[in-house]
Amino acid sequence: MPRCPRGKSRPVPRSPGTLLAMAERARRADEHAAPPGAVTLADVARRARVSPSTASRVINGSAKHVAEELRVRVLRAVEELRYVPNAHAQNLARPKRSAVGVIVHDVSDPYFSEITRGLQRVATDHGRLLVICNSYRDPVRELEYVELLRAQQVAAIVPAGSGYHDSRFTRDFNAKLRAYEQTGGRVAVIGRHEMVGDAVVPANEAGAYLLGMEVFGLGHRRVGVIAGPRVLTTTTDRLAGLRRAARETGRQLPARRIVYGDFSRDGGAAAAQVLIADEPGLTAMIALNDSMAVGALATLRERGIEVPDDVSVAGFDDVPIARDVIPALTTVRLPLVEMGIRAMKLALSDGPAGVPHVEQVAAELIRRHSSGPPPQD
Amino acid sequence: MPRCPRGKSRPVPRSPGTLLAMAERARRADEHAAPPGAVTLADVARRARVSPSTASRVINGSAKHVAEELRVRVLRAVEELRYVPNAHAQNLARPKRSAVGVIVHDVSDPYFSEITRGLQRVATDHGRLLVICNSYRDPVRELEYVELLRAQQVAAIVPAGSGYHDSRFTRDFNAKLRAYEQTGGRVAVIGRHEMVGDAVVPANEAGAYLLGMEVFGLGHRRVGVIAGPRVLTTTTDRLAGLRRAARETGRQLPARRIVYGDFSRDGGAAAAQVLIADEPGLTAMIALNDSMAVGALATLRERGIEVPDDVSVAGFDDVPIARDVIPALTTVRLPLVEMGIRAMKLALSDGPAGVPHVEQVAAELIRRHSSGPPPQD
DNA sequence: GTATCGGAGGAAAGCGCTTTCCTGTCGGAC
DNA sequence: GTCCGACAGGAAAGCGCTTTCCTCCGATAC
Repeated sequence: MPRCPRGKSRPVPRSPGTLLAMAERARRADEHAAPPGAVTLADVARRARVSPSTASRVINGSAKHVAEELRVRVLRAVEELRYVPNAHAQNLARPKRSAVGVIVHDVSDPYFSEITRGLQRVATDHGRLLVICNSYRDPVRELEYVELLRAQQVAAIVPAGSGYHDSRFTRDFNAKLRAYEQTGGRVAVIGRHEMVGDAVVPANEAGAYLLGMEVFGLGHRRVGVIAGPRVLTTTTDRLAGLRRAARETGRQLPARRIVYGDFSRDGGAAAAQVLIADEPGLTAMIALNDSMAVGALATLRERGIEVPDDVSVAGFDDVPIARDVIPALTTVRLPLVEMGIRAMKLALSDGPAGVPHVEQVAAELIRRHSSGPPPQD
Repeated sequence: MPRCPRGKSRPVPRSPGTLLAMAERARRADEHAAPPGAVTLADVARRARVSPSTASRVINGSAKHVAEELRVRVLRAVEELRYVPNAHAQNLARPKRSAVGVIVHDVSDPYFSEITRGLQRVATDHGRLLVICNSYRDPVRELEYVELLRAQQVAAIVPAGSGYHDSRFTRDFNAKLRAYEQTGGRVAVIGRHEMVGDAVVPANEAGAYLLGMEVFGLGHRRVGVIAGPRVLTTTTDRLAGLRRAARETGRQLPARRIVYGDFSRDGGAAAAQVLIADEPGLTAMIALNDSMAVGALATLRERGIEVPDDVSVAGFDDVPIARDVIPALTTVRLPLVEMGIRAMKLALSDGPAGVPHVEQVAAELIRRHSSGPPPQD
């Protein structure tokens, strides 16, 4: 009998929430039946007239010596049958944890695609398959992905991107990660200082401080901030740096001049509109990431407001587009690719997950053409 | 002969400190053999004092009814042990092929990240894990990834991106894909018309023709082309469209005005330099993708050449940045996200791989500010 | 000549899970 | 009171592979 359709009648247990949620979703998916025509090792062995053991040895280049004649027969059978070993069976028989998983908010966001590029590079150098998971900033999905990656027996998990101000989530996430580590998995986090374990943490606060000093130093007094989602720790950290700079230079950063939006181009464009409408006297806008800054630039241009003559704009991250927009964006550089590289090295470094290894990554101010002194009036 | 019950060889955890017992077992286990202390279904069953069969049924929500009490015990054990089933074992026991693989040139290239976003969306909706593989335009790596994905038993493979002018590679690639399909896998290609099977193919030739007509129609006579790598069919196809437009408008597109480079921003910047140096009289540059166009814009700006007053620039693809550079890029829009969506739908549509289903995707000219009539001289 | 060793190849045990098959029990019909 | 079916739960058979472990053989040593 084929698999029983376990659709709706199934009483939904709820204990390990995410695990079941995932199973549930998978079940809803169209269930592709198993492949009938898969060629197995046994087929190869049969055709080569040897035992499966011998076939396996030849194929894996085992240390054990196999007579040339048999070897040739096996190889030919492999070729003829276009045999490809079943990775799942291999993984079961010889637990080899070779893949690595990364959980990002969205690979199509340049911030993450740069990081991913770094991760990828190192993973590839080590002959590892990189499994990329997009959470789209949904904490629940992040939790699910940890389970999924763990189920896939990946060698390491790299959660990248901002943390959330949500102690329940943080606790759950940490617990899952910990459980994963207990089974021998490695974890290297990028940019989430609230997590335990190895981490690569960018200088969000310090970078923003630099940026703040630059803008305030230029003489701006009425500056608006285009911030990311309130729940993200990255937003908070960068905001903190800006506040410190304001304090030190004796300026103000009142709450009404901070508007929160999506960490995206459109989020930035919308936020800039709000700022323009509510605070007409602004001479500078600091966006908490480059995408938002680009959006702000677009809004400003639409309104015929000159940058930097009327209003200065600054971003954060120094994503590739930052230098191609006009005016080229003044921003804070985070070595994104480098961060990916370091995180993956951490994740792949062997040895037991002992003392958490935390690497700080410095931020650097990049002055370009979108900022200047405030207009004289 | 029946296999010996493994329960014997496993130390029976003492009831209270099971977790600790497990950690201990992990430590005792061979350090190098990958997964030391993984919690197995048997552990859960033992702790819940039920058989593995029952535990499995509870966890998977099998149709078979399980007494409430046992169900609760199992669920609690799962919770306490933080059990996550081994996906490999599951896949072996019940081959369900739920993951899907995509092979792209580079996810950090916006062209691919948009496509990937579309693929991802549909995959997620179907409860599928998407495995993203970057070939970095290395044909060998592409071949390897097909094997790897097949070994991983993915339900479908989506090779995205341009094909190569390399008949040997094409043959090999096709053969591998065919072999994969024979084992029940699905294949949906994006943009490789030389491949067999389901495909989503963008109107490269027609799009370029549109673009050519636009530029020639504006009155340009000396136009340079910034082309991608010669080996890519995408380059050839787009070039063909341009040539057709030239023919129809009675213009020339001499080989010396076509410069080939990497399909990247820097490739475009370099190509633009060559063009400026070798063909000073150019009034327009058509780049075969947006990234290259952005690079060209940067070069032109550096040289103080005004766009579009001195030289018009056009791109291809309509990647998100296209509208944010200045001047905003005139380009040809390909509905990238949509293409990903359609390809994934094709890949996930069940039924045997019958008659290849090929979907043509139209291109649309997007007029923005980087193009205009040639300067009067 | 026999006892021994080494090495090549095959048999079989598992890896962790699902699912079929089987067993034991209980309730109801007769 | 007996018999049957229904059903809950456990035993066990794989899934495809790797890796012992074993067997068999010829070669070497005595």
